Amino acid sequence: MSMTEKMSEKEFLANYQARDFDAPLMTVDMAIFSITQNRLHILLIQRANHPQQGEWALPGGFIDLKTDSTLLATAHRKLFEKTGVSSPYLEQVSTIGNSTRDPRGWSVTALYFALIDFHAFQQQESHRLEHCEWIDMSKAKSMSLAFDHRLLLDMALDRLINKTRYTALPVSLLPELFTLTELQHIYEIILEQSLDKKAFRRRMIEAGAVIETGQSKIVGKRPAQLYRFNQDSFDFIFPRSLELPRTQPEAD
Amino acid sequence: MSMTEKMSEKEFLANYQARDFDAPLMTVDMAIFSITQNRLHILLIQRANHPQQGEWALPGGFIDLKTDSTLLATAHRKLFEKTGVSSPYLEQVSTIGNSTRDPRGWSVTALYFALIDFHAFQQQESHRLEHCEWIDMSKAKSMSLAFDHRLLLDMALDRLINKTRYTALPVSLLPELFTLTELQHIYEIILEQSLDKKAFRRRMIEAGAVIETGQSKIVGKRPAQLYRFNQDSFDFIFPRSLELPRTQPEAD
DNA sequence: CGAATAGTGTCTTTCAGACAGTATGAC
DNA sequence: GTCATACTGTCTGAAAGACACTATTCG
Repeated sequence: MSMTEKMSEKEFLANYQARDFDAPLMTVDMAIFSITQNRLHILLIQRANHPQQGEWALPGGFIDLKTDSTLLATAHRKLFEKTGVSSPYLEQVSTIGNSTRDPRGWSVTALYFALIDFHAFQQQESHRLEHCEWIDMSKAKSMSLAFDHRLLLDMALDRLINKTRYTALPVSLLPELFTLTELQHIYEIILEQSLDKKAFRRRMIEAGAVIETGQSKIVGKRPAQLYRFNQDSFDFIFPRSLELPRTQPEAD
Repeated sequence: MSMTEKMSEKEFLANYQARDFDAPLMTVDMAIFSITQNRLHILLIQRANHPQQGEWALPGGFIDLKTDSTLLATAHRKLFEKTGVSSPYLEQVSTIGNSTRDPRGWSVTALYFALIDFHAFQQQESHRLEHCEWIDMSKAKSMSLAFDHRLLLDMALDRLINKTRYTALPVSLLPELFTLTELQHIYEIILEQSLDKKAFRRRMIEAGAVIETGQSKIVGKRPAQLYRFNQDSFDFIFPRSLELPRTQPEAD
């Protein structure tokens, strides 16, 4: 039988060569969303190197085993390198692995999605954006992307839309202080559906997802209350989802 | 600058050595749930080899780059090897990667969770279960597990409990035909909470999640209708979650 | 018949949708 | 004052909870 049974764990590890066996390529890819010009945008990069040189892709890359202590740290690093933003909303969507997605061989990618406030991004001095561009989602949907990034982008967008229906996630697309009208507007952009004002405010306030600050902000005519996200409800799930728009039964 | 800019993609791939860079260890781990003896159980394995020889762990292992064409295929293979069951419910929970979870080095694991009907498992001739054991979840919660498998198991259990609140997922723990009383019982075991019979039946039937078969089955006294899961509602999400049990305001 | 399990009737509660109404400030 | 934006009152409706009720079978 195997020799390992006669060894201590210490001896085993001393003899262990991590590269004794085949391992797949392992990468982290990022779907970074933000809202600007009243539209949902996604950060895409035009690949500088082979494979798929010149193709548009989600930003991403290899784990740096020396400096990244966790997968999430790799995601944070990638996001910071591209946008200069260091405190985004960041969540793992899924991990996709197969033998065909990358011509270099069996490859696995952990897909993360991030939401950032576009103003926070713009305030970064160092937003160099080499080869990067914010693409309107409606345009991104019709572009051809490198590898299986079309699938990855669709998965990330699905996650965003679904969670928008039952959580307060979209606050992460706004600055710390915001008005409820602004927040509702963000929801409407993501869901591509208009929402009732009274129902929206009641939902947010009664669940305690947002807290009134007492400050107000003048945008148009009447000044609006500024709210702040209630960090206690970071994982809060509303007991009911926002409904899909009613599809009118066709009249003859 | 990099040579790659002057090469064609074909030349690039011809020169590419997958092992030119460091890659983390990559594994797949399985949280396989089933219900027997009116309790939720999890399949654990006592590790035969180093590291952590002799410790209890979730079943799992390396991707076989030769025979597994996708990560999901690896998960299916692992599940079949351990249980002989080939058509379980199988879903990815999360992927955990860091430099400390495995003494062999930077390691990444894709965690899947599976639900199987215990009878289907028992009918397999080949359920050898080398080193494997079905452990009652209440016992498993107090056991010490190898690596970070305590965390993995908690994540998988969370996912099961959450999805039980808003989907018909637990049908996968029953045979093809089942009574609504049996299904409700499974829900109550998972949620550790009793449910109202009328509300439960109304919810399942009116949403079309289950279909009456016309057949019936005698368990106790009055025979019960047998239902079948409606495959159309595989991704169905109920518009409202099952509520948490009311916590009575303490009376003096 | 009684016991046990299957299944229903129906009232209450919760929370989203609809939509008309009022409030505040710039001009 | 008007206009635009902020915000509220209140009715309806969908679906969950509570719980008492009836139905079917075995012995």
